[in-house]
Amino acid sequence: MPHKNDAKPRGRPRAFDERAVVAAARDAFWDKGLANVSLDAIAEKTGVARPSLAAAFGDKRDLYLRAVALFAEDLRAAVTAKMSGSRSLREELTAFYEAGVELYLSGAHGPRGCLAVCTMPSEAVESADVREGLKAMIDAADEAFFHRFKRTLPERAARARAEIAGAILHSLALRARAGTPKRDLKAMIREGVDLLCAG
Amino acid sequence: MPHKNDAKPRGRPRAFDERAVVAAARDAFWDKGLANVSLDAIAEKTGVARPSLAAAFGDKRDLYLRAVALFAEDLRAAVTAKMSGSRSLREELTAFYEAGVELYLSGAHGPRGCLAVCTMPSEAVESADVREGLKAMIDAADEAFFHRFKRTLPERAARARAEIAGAILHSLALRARAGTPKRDLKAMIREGVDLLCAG
DNA sequence: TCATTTTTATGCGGCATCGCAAATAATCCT
DNA sequence: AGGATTATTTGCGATGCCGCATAAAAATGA
Repeated sequence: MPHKNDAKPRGRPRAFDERAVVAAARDAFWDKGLANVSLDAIAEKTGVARPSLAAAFGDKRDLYLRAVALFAEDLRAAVTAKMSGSRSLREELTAFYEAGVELYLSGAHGPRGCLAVCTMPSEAVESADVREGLKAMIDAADEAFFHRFKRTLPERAARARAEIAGAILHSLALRARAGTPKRDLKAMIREGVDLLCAG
Repeated sequence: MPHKNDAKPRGRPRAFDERAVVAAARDAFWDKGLANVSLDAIAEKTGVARPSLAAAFGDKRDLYLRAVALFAEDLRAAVTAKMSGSRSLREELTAFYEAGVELYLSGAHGPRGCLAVCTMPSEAVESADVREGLKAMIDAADEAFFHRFKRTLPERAARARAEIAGAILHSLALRARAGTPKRDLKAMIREGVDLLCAG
């Protein structure tokens, strides 16, 4: 890695782990959405006082966008792990969707779907930042699917399929959060993969 | 109609039109979601004092669910109008999706997607009422598609396709709210309909 | 006309939340 | 060791929001 930023911090060092705080915030936002989480709650949960949060991250929306960015990192890792192109399209799509469903059902307070799909839209009309972030998440997923489809399909067809593949992922997230049982989600994966791999 | 409820109201009559208030609330919730709308705002917008709202509708979540119910009514009307079975599957799916996209892009403060898909999920982990309402909306859409697919497909295949058709609708709602331009949404409709009508 | 019923109007009290400011603490640099 | 820099801690003030309680208003029924 080129010159990791281990320069000399000038003043008093951070007493908390930024990443851990963002992760805690992410979990809170994931369950409740931006508007239903208070900075007080995050402060209490992490043991970091509110003014410290504000100094480190800015206001609540900034912290939310950081949480989304962390989520996106992990998503990207899952994509490269599951859709590398080393197995068949059918196998890889199925594995990726199934990993997604596991994540969507994994909440401590019940199934929570996807952080982006399930909590960003409610803020997206009023906040341009959130709207653009949501668009970026959607495009990134499309792009990941496109990358995989491109291996066996011509460009145009691959792009078209990628959008439908993304649509299925969105719907799985939504349905998981709405309480659809795992069995039904798995069935939907089979149907979706069948359709995506046909033609 | 069987004995419309024009009984004798005993006390002072309502000074406001319930349906108009619910419609105004729906528009506010549609843009901002449940948590970002205050009863004060709805009160001011409609000219109805807060205590009157509370007396007529209960608390904010009750009013929100009423707004969702109104939205669902209109959706049902659109479904029966566009997917009656009088034209080809391809034509009817396209017409329905295109009407959906028009609605999703029609907000006064920018594209707003679907009230249910874009604002219910953020409340769905904490509130069982909202979660169940969301599930009901999703199931209703699936059921409508199933009804149409059943005309030309066997039961099992029709159910499978209906879920994918629903997924495409969900994704169109999401993408519209994220700022995807109409041209791209129309392209996605073509791709989706192609896939749904194949095989 | 008077009692009853229901809605409306006004206002109060409490709670949660956020932003800010001042004082204290920890570390680096000279 | 002492000054400079950045973080933390504590607390205050303002705002927004909700729920409730009370009094006034508008209708029905006898």
